Amino acid sequence: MNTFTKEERLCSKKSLDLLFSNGSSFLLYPFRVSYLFHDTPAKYPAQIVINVAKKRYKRAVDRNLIKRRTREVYRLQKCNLLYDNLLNKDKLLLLSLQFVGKKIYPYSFIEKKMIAALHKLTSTINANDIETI
RNA sequence: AAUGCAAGCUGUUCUAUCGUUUGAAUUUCGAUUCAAGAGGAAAGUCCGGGCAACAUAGAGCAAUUCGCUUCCUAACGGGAAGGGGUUUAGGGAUGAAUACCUAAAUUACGGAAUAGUGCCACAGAAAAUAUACCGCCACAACUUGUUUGGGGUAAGGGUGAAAACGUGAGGUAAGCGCUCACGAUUGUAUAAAGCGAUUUAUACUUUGGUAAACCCCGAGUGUUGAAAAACCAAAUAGGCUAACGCAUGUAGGGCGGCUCGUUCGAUGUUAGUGGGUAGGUUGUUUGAGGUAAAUGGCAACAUUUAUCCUAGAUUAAUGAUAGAAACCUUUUGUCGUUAAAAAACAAAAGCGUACAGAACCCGGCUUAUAGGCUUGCAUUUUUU
RNA sequence: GCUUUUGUAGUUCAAUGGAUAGAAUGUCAGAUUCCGGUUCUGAUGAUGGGGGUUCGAAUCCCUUCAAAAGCA
Repeated sequence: MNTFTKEERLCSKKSLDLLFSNGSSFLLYPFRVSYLFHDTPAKYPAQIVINVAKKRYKRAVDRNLIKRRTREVYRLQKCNLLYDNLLNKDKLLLLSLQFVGKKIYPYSFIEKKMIAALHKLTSTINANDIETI
């Protein structure tokens, strides 16, 4: 259930280019969320990439810490909030989380913000579906 | 004993749940189980190598790096031992200056007697060919004096970071290494000691600084870095090879920047071969490896024997949560004491436990580092 | 991972090894004005940090910190 394997990560260079050139995005501090639907269905309904910029965090230790915390929060929350909404669609969601904060936040803060971000993502997706229908 | 500084060593532990990378085993191919999974600096990228591709036809110039000696090392701008210099402190000599002895710190330390050039602000007469400001000295002149003139003179003055080697004596019109004694400094020759840098003695000889200014001498340096490189790989552009033709080694290109020299060499037709990119595999973790002992060496280090195999990711694993322990800091209480303090014990609080994350691999250097331990130095207090 | 460049007043730039580090602009104070602006006068304020070479360092050398750019 609470897995985070290689199939759930976004590794392909092509799909990354596609996501950053065509995908839509919104900002919910400290995350900048970009997403795009892709037609090739896979084992998991979403692929994610977590991005912490070298310009904002100079030390590799800080970058690793932020990435690990966000990854852990995503791993624990994605089933309840994200996957249930995507199960009835035969599409792959490409997702990118860019961390745009300035300092090192504790785990609880990141957890709260991640839940809010996922809620906003699902609501925007559903709204778009209604519009297209 | 406390505090501070410097150097070296070390670099918190356990349990539960969920998760991750690699390997092995099982498998109903869904997965399950087991094992392993960051450092002393992994950092900075400051040096040196291995490895790989390209280039290999060289010579000269240019550019650039290093620079006491011997040794260690695969190599180094690294390290060890030594020599010289500089600074500081102390010591006992001397008329004084210097030198001498001892200890500590420090040193990018080839060459200014192997050539040449540049620079030395301000101040000062003068900053390197001493154009003599004051002063000193004799000579000449007449206006006979606080005079003028052309000379000699670097002992004294003041300036400066630095003033033509320092101190004393002789000598001199006055002076001057002009001469002498002692001493500093530069090189050469001889002798002795040392592998050598160099040291000591004697003779002769030199006397501003600056080469982290240009430069000279000696020794070196090919370029690019795993985003190197090899292989696998469906469709499509294009490429390569051979033959013929054009041209006759021409335009132009390669050989690090230039010159010489050397080498390739335009467009077309036919035939053959073959695969840029997405992605994957190798490179890639057994190595100038670690640990222990013995031997050699003042030491850096080397040799031998035994033993061990210990991360391998690639949008990038090694984590998150909860609990407990250890240590640290603060507060409170008990004990202790004449009184306080220290020590000890107990309790509570603290998102207190550093610096920091492998990315092809090694050897160094540099920098960062809570707490603990060891050593050295400095300060303060107490006792003798 | 690799390569390279740059650090000077609050800001934009100068300065041949010679130091009182300069200019514009900004800020503050004063004058002018009924008030403000303009103008004039004066003040303010800097060589990223540490060490070395030198008589003397913003400049030369070493080291470190920060910022920026490039390589698919």
